[in-house]
Amino acid sequence: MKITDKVKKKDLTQMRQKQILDVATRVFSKKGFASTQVDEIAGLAGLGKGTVYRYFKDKKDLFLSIVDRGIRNLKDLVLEAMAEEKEPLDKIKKAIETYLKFFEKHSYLIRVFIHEQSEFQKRIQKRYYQHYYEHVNKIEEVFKKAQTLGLIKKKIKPKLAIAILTDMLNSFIYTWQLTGQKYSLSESFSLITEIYFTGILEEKDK
Amino acid sequence: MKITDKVKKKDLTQMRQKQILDVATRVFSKKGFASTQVDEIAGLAGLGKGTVYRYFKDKKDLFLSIVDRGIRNLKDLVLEAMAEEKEPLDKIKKAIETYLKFFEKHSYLIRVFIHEQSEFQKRIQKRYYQHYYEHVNKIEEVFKKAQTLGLIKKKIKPKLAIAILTDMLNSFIYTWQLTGQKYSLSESFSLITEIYFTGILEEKDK
Amino acid sequence: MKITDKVKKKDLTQMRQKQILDVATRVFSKKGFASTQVDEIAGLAGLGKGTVYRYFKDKKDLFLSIVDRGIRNLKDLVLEAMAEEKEPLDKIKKAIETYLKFFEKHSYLIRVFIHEQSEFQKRIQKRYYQHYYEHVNKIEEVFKKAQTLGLIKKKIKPKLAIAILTDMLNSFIYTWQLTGQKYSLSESFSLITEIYFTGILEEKDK
Amino acid sequence: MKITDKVKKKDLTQMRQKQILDVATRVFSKKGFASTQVDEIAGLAGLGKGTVYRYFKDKKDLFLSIVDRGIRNLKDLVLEAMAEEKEPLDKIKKAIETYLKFFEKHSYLIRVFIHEQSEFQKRIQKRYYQHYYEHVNKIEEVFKKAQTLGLIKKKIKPKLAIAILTDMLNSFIYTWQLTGQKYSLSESFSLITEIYFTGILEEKDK
DNA sequence: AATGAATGAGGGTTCATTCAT
DNA sequence: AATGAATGAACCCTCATTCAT
Repeated sequence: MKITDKVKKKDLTQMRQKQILDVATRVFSKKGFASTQVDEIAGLAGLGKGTVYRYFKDKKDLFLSIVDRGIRNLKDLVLEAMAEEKEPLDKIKKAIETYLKFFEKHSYLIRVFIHEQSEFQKRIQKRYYQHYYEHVNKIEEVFKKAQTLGLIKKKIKPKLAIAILTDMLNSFIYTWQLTGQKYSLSESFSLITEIYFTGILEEKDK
Repeated sequence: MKITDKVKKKDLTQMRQKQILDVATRVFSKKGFASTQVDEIAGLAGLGKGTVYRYFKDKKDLFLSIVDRGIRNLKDLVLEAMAEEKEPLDKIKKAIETYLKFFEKHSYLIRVFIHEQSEFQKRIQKRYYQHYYEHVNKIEEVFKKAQTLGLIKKKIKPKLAIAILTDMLNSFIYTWQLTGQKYSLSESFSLITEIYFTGILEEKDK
Repeated sequence: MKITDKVKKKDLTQMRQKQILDVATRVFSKKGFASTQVDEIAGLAGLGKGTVYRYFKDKKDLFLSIVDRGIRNLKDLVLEAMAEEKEPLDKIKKAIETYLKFFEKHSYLIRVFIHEQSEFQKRIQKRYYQHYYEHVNKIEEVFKKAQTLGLIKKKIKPKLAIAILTDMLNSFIYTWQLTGQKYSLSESFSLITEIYFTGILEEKDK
Repeated sequence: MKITDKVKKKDLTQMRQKQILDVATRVFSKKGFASTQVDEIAGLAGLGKGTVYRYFKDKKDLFLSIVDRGIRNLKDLVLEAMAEEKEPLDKIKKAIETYLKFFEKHSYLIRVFIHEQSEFQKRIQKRYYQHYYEHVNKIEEVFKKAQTLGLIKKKIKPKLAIAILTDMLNSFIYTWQLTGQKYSLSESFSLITEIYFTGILEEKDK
């Protein structure tokens, strides 16, 4: 086998995996883990059922791969975006913006993250909460720095405040996605940010 | 059949239904609808599988009955609690407090509410969103009154602000429940309220 | 316990059994054995399910009791009717007439007889074909006598001719009952008799 | 997929369907619809339970497919056989012969036809009585022609006479099958025909 | 490498039968 | 004697997974 063949083979493998993951993300987020059939994923991907099993050990593996890929993407985007800014508060704003934009684009992913926690609690917590909070940790650092600089109320515990922020965002995206735009997206985003910031900022910054 | 027998029969039915609903709530919230087995519910309730089907038409009926009961309880408690207070802001605080206490006691319920939206979107939205927002509508009224009295920023749209509040609370409870009390409940409650209120109140009230 | 009590008790038992058998006949003939639920029989009889089991060992016993009762009634009626006539051919005609009238009145019974033969082949053949053919045997005798008297073609085997007659009648009643009077009852009866008799009688009797 | 593959696939499908239908016909006629287990059919066909469901939507579909196939076969055979003869009476005799031969070969089918009328009354009557009487209509035409030619008594209504003929045949086959050949088939055939014909033919043809 | 036919464990649901009241 | 609540065996059907082609 020539080297170019190996490369081609590797390309094919990656291409197939992406092809399957893309479809699977859509289906899993629409139906949840248990109600999703491998058949449907294969069909929508234009592949045979057996082929899916060539690229993923089983249904669980496929599901967890989606979570994995999502978390990695999200983390990378948020960290990159924060690196672009200098000021702590700007970094936080940018993080929020990026976070929201990510899910605006991949809105179905929020349901995969939220849906099946219980089913895979043990397994997901290893992947999800460890990796997920990689970028959250970075935000925490920034938050602390902002407190040191006197920009944010000192009595607020960073971990908690960020957990609440994340939860607000998650739940907002989830509900928004779920209810089919009960309230407008952009309008709500600014309101959330305003509520959050007007609340956490010291009086002098207002 | 004597009257006392009828009463007894009614009692038994209610008792059995409660017995089953209690167990089912626990199991459904742990595993989600599709992954829950009726067998397990029956077993944990100390009953035979067939008995569950005496009291609930099928698995779906059982699930929706849980949602129903939960929503009714929640609505009643929140409305009663709000009625106890005179001042609008106190009413809102009381509503938040009651809402949180309800889920502190029935924490698993939040997962039933959130979990299976997609599976039952049509059906649940009739029950859930209609009844659920019965008390939310009441809060909205209070919110508007508070705006008229100059207690809350006028530029904030009540519907949206309350949706965000509800989402914050839901997601907070959900995450709190999910992660196994990563952060303390009572501590977070006051923080949420503080963030929310400090943000929405006019300067003069601070 | 006084004797009158014993009598009363026996009466009650018989009354209950008749009450149940009457309903059961209707339901079994409408739905067949396997698709009939004991619950429905009990309900329609205005009794509790458990009561049915006090009077019949199980579902099978109930079903076979219907067959039993039907066969006994039929046999008695046919034999009595034949006894009323003197001439062999009149006896046969009377038998046919009685047979048809019986099922005209208890049309549903034919389905019970025909329906579940396979299910109970072994058991029913003992009851059904033994007892059923008790009156058939009587007809056979008459048939032979008619042959001896030169009234019926001698080359026809009595057993076979009667089997065919019985089958014609059974099938006619069954189909008539099943299709809901596709063709008129009385009209067809006379035609059957005519075809059958015109066929079996010697030329000189025509 | 190559064309030969498509052909193979089609062959396999047809082969499997036949394989299952053959077994199912036997089992359904022995036990009736409700008492038949899909498991048993699968087992006797040397297939897994799931495979049966690949080829038939459900138990009902399988059952009705049997009825369908049977009716189509019977109709085709009878019509072909009648076409071979010129004279009306010969056509009728041929139809009777073919009808009997068909059920001699597929004797169990008669029970499937007769058994579950109640269960599927609506559905079967559409398939059964519409298609079934397709060839019966043809016989009716022939019957009328024979009357015009003076071969059959004019006072007999064709529809009724044929219904009775069909019933005689059905019931004869059914009973013959049921009782395990209590009387010989071929012998009875000629007797039936003789009885039927000697009865319906005008004197001059005797 | 790709396929999809075949499989059977698994789970929802029914209903004959039992038994405490 | 009568009841009907409780039960669990039985049976239909689905779908993740395997494997021969």
